[in-house]
Amino acid sequence: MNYSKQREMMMRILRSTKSHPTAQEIYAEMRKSDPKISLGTVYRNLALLTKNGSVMRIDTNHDSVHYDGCTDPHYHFICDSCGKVYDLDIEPIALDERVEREFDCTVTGHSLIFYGKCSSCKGM
Amino acid sequence: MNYSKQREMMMRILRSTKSHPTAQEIYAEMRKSDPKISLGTVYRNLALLTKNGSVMRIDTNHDSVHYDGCTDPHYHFICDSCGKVYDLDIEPIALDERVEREFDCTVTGHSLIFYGKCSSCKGM
DNA sequence: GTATCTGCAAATCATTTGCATTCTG
DNA sequence: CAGAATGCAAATGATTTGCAGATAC
Repeated sequence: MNYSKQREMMMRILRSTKSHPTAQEIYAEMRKSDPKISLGTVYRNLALLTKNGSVMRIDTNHDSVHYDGCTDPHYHFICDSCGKVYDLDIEPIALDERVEREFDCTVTGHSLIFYGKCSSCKGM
Repeated sequence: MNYSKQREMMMRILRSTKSHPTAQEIYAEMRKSDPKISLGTVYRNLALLTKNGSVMRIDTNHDSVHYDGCTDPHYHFICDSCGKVYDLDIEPIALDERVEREFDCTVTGHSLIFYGKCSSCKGM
């Protein structure tokens, strides 16, 4: 994988926020600095960075895919009302090896997402 | 919610398989009995049934959304190679209340998905 | 009879892809 | 120079939606 200015900008954006942006949001953000950026580039790089583990992909029950620049194992809470994705501070659960043994498979990781209403949306 | 023949057929199909079909697969299956079924109806009913809790929606890192007719709390393993969705036999983890407390939110449920290679795809 | 469904077809919208060009090593 | 990466625009494909007719209660 070669260096590219666009990819560097993407990583900078992803690492500097906790907002778990979608591809389109990253695209919009990048355009502020460089209006020439193309959506295709954003998607291609997100795929590359996800594959090589630099970025975490978050599939939700709601809208489109979100991305997280922090790849330390951690979990998310997604608000069913506003759709925001929040980080949770919970120790990783240690079940991967057990699944491997009991299910006779190879486990490379897992995703744990909690759903409900965030503190802002709780009342409504 | 009124009765409908189409919706009943959908539930019958979903309850009778462990294959976690996609909307398109359900559609194909329904067409075998009734070639008049429309995709719109399938999607509309999946949305309804998911909302009222008769069906579980499974968002994966891979292709389109899968559906599970079994709504007893349980978890899934998804093979990164073949994309199949498997049921796991693991006791539900009890973290919802803790998340509510520590994150000041309402938790209605969570989703836990393991990724890796299933026994058939392991060798490759 | 009214609200709820359905089939059909067109519309939406996120994501992917082909291609000619530009950049990196 | 060769392989990678980009911008642009067109294509894809899952999902949604508007509408007029059919069904459930």
